[in-house]
Amino acid sequence: MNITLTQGAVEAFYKGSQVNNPVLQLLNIREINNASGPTRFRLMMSDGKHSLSSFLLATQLNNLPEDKLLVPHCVCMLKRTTTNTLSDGRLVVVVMDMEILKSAEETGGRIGHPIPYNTDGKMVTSPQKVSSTTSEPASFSSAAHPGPSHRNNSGKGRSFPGTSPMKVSSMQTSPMKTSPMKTSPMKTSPMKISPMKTSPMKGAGSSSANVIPIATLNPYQSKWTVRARVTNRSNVRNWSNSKGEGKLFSFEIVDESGEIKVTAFNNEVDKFFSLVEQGKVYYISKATLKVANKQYTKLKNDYEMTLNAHSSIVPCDDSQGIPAMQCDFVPIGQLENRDKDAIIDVIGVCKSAEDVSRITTKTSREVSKRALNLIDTTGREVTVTLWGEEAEKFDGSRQPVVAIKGARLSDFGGRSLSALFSSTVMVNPDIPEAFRLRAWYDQEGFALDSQSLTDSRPTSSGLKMNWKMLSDVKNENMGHREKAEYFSCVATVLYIRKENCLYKACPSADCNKKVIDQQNGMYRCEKCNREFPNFKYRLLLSANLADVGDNQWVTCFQETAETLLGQSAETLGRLRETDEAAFDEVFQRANFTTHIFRNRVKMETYNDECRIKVTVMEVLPVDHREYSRRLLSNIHKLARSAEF
DNA sequence: CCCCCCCC
Repeated sequence: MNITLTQGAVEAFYKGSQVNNPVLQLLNIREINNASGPTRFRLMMSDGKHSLSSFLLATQLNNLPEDKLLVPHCVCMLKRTTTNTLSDGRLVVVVMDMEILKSAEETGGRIGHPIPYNTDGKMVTSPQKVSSTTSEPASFSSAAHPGPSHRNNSGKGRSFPGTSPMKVSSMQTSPMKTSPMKTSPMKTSPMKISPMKTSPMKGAGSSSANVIPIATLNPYQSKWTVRARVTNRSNVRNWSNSKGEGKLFSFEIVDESGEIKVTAFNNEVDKFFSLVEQGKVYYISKATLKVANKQYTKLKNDYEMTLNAHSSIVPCDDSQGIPAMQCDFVPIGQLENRDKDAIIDVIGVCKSAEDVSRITTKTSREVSKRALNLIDTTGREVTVTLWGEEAEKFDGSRQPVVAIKGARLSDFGGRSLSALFSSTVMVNPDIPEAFRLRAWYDQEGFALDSQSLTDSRPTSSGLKMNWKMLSDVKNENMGHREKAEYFSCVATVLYIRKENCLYKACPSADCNKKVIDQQNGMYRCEKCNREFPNFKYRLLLSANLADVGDNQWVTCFQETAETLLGQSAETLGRLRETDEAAFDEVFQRANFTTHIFRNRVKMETYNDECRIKVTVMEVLPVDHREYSRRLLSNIHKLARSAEF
């Protein structure tokens, strides 16, 4: 059987066109190892004329290479593909379904003389070692390699030097970028610092002689050079205070031994800002070392660096041995099991984004903000807020994959995230997680009826849900502040006091004042200073609510009480007068019913004793899905805090 | 020499 490759398919793929069942030859296949998550395979395919290594095999097809069916030189038909173009123009073709038409043995070698498509000079954006693609199959991005972890030794972190963070939008990498990473796992303990691999360097002058590990830097030596990767560069910021004014920017650098913060002021800003790019490796020497103020940094280093007039920063082409940025992404569905204020890494598809807006902070500063809704394969969404320039520049119109390193988890609206100054926001990063998310979202995620961890829906009363367990109310000392606080809970009615639950109130529309029975058929309202021949019944219930952790006395006024009892105050008033058994039954029926309660908590003084008063503002039917979710989340929380 | 992490 003769097989003809679909000539022009590579070019068509590259241009984003639909190609129906193209027949292509596999030239090379590489395993992309993930410390966590399934292995991915990246393919270099040929149509006989061109080759392209932007193909990524969907994980459901992993058995093909694993069973040695999909091996170089076999010929296959791509039956279903998804083409994604990253924001920087790079292309990923995810192969969702394929059929192997001819085995490698049958084919007997390479068909035609395919040349790598991206050596045509058309689309190569980065000059980095692209020449290696002419004879050898392209190496895959370093994201393909399990990176060492400098944050922890759990092996869960993943590294990717070649990301495209918003902060450095100019930094583009080609899909053929080659940056082999063969690093040993990070030794975070200072006792285990391995000697730096000072491999031969290019164009860096004489500085290599004294390359030392970051972890050995101290203020008492002057001639040193470190070779390190920039992991988090800030923008230029101006300051003005009593001591003067100026501008500065800072960045963090990491090598195999550790990390340190570097700050540049004024002249050094002009000198180095445009040179220092996120993710790149540099030789840095002769900066001033000073003791780090731990109050302001989470970096594991006792010192920090200030660039001075004698400092030098020289780009280093060779990043061997230098760990890349680490991310340990927390699935969105697991965020509610993490503690408030935790600093976490997150990745998701930006399903929707607010327009940018300006807000004024408590300190009267104006700042831009923009909230994004991220969704991941857990099918859960979370709102993350970007600030300042990041908020202004963000473009969510094409639902990009957004990864944030070092976002802070807040409990606002349940669970939400905020980017910090120390966060790195990356749009469409070149990492397997991003490809996986892209494919998942385009195939199924977009259609998902997903639920957000962040409750932004204002309720009927314009207040937001602030989910708590009843035990939280006490543990968090709610209600002890000046302002009333609000929370929502799912709870079951244990008991409702029948005594004094109804009172006779002024019949005027806007007056609910208790009236005085004149015992002559007239009822006097002190507030209206009038007597009426009639009155209306009003409810004021004391109820005891319970959830799995605690119970709480609450007060329900008219509307909430009617909802809880399922009867109007008028009906209840009549029943109490006419049919006590029926009246009692209303209360019996309300017992052990479960609802969502939206409550207000406020401190009140009663007989010189301070206690909190919980007033029910709204009683809503339980969404059981929501309830089990919250319950499960609380169980996780309890489990985490438990000591055994 | 900065050190801000915000808003609902």
